[in-house]
Amino acid sequence: MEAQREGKFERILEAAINAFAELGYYQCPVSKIASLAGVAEGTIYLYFKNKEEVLIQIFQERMGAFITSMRHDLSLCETTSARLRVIVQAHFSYMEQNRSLAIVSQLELRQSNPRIRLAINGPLLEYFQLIEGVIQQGINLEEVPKIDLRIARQMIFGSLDEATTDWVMARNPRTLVSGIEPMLELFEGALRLNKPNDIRRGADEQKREEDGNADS
Amino acid sequence: MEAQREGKFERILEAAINAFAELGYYQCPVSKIASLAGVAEGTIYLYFKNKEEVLIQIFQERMGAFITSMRHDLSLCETTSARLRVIVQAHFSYMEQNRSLAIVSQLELRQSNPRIRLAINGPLLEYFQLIEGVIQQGINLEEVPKIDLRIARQMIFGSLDEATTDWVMARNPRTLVSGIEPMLELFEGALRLNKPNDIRRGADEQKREEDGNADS
Amino acid sequence: MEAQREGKFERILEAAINAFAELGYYQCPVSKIASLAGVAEGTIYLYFKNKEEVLIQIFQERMGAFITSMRHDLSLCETTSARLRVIVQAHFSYMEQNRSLAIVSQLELRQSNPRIRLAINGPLLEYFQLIEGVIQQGINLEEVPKIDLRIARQMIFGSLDEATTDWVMARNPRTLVSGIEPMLELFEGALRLNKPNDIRRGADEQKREEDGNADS
Amino acid sequence: MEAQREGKFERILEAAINAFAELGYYQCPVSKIASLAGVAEGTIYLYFKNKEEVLIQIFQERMGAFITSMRHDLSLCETTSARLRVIVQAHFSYMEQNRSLAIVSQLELRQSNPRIRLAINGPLLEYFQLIEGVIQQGINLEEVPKIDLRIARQMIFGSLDEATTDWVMARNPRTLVSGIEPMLELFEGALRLNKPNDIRRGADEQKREEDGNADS
DNA sequence: AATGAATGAGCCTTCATTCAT
DNA sequence: GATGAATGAAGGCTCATTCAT
Repeated sequence: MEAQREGKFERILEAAINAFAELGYYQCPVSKIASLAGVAEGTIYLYFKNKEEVLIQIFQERMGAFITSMRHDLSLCETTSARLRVIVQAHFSYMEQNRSLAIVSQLELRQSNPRIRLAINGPLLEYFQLIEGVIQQGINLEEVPKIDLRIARQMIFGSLDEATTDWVMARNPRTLVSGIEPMLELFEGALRLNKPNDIRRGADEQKREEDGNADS
Repeated sequence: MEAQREGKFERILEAAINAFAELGYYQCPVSKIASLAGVAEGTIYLYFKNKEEVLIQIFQERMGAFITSMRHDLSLCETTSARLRVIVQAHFSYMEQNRSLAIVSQLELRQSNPRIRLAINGPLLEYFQLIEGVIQQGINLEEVPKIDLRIARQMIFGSLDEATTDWVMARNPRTLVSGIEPMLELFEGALRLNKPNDIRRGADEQKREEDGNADS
Repeated sequence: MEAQREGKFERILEAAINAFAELGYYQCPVSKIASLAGVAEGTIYLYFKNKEEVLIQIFQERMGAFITSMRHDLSLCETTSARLRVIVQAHFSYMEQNRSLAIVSQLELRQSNPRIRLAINGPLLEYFQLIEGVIQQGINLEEVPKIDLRIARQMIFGSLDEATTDWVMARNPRTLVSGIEPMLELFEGALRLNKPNDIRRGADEQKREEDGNADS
Repeated sequence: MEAQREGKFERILEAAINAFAELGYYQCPVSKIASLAGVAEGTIYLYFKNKEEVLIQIFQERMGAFITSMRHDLSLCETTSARLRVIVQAHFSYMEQNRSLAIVSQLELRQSNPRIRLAINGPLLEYFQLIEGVIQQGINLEEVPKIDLRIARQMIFGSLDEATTDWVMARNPRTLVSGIEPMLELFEGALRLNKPNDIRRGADEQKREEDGNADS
């Protein structure tokens, strides 16, 4: 019974993600979520206080899990370069595998509605701190010059976010993950991350670099 | 009389920007726009087909002008570095001076409503092409290595966009323009823009470079 | 146009009185009021803040007028007996001529809903004070012994109210006004109004007095 | 088991009285009754056909017992005066000791909902007959002049009812029972019950009094 | 052109009632 | 008998849009 409850909560959440992605939060009637989830309209209100709460839960449930998983992956890295790779790869892979969620995240969650904003800011701030932590670590390790953490974070998150939006908007998009390498190149340039390797680099430098990054 | 027509159109547009920024597009009744503009509700429908059209016009009118002006500024530049500076500076200055418009752009325009998306894509694409053009030019001039234009543009636009969103969301934000220099640093690094100077540079090149950028 | 507005307000009020009387406040959908008034559902919300407000306005508009009129009639009386007659006669006549309003007043206005109660208490208190004023005057004129004002008012209002409720509930009711004289007898007895005069009275005094009041 | 059934029925009834008194019948969800009674929502439907039935049962159970008890007390009285005292005292004491029930009786039972009205009328009519019986007895015993039974009953019940409503509505009410004596005074006056005067009364006194009432 | 009263479709939410466990 | 999750009908209210003036 508990399992069934859990299952219904998840089904409604999943249905809402797809419904919001298709119609947009404000244009999506609760009845649409209900029919997608295969439950009665009133049932939704047994699991969520109101429609707004459904949107908030989407973000907290899914983004929370995403960030937790990313934090774990980051803890296994030893260089800033590897950490950046984790971020880019995780971001793109996750969004690509959760297209509807990506749509909702990119578009619908940018609401000026204060209550929604507030609820979203939690997980988002965590993500921001994760990114800023990686940069700060890079600075501490002297892999990265002293730069403005906030601006650097804005660049990294903004770039990933924009790439995702582009992909979401495009009718026949290239895969998101195909952008991982070029995006990493840009980030490493922006953070002046190449220098340490320059000295050692020979003709095959680029190849080795990619090998090294491949298993991250 | 034509001027008056023009005036009323403008007044409604301005009112709508502020109203949408304050309440959000879907939560903003047409009556709110009307009262802010000092016209009757029905009058709005003399100048705009419907509410959706008002939102679309906001983007086309204001972003159009913004892009036209930026294109002109870009034509006066001779180096990629200078062009990047124009983009960052124009973007941040414009948004900072048009906070309500920035809010609408950052938040409200990110709707999945297909008709709205389509109408917005026009001006946005133009902006994208502008940015990609600058990068392409850099590549042509051999100031920038061959990189994926789309990804680079996503980085540049995404970074600017995210910085703006941050600023819009913040209660007591730093000025946007204070981010111009650090953001340019990042972009130049990402695009490997330092190289052209290398030949002329001595040992302390990097220091001077940073000094030079600092007071701009 | 103003007149039309006024007219529509009245039409909705009248429709609501009948609709509430027929179905009861809580069982009466706003759509029922609308159709009775011959307006669209939304129109009601141009004239009333919400459904509750319609009920409140019924009481304030109609009871207010009723009390004002009664106060005027009372000012023309010179004896307590005459004043009691005005009260009973006005109450019964008014209710009889406004059956639906009477139903709403007797039944629907007895709501424990605090907001409604509060709004109703205004006019009701005024009515109570009117009655208590009449009794107090009788005491001052030594027509009535010193008695508890509140209890006496409860008796008078309660009796009138209950008679009205009875009439409202009955399928084939006697006329309300047929109860005027016997009710007055009871009130006069309760307030010991006959005795003091007996001594001073001439033979035909009582007859004349009643003749005088009869056509009021 | 029968006792348990009985117990649960009573618990639900008691819970409903308090719930209805607090929230009002229509604003009170069945779930509120259930939680107050400490049973599941569905359980209520094992003991009552529906929500309406709960309200009806409240009146029939409680008012039935009240009337039965009053009838017994009345049978012990020998004078009309004593009987009136029983009525007033029983009514006020009972309501005072059952405040929630009083609230429900005064306010919530005055619904125009026809089914509810019908069911309530049973016990109420019994009460009315009790009162009218007392008056008739008084007339038979020549303690009371010939008066309209219905009107007299309306006065007595209406007065008690209104006093109770007043008490229920008041924030810091005087006790109800403090009104017993003054109310009795009024009733005795209304019914010309003044024993003390019997001795002094002349032969024609009663006749004149009735003449006065005759034309009503 | 300008108005703003009127419209009515549509949506969120509640809650009495049912029924599988 | 008892439960309480699930249902879905129903209703108050909003608001984009129209149109008579």
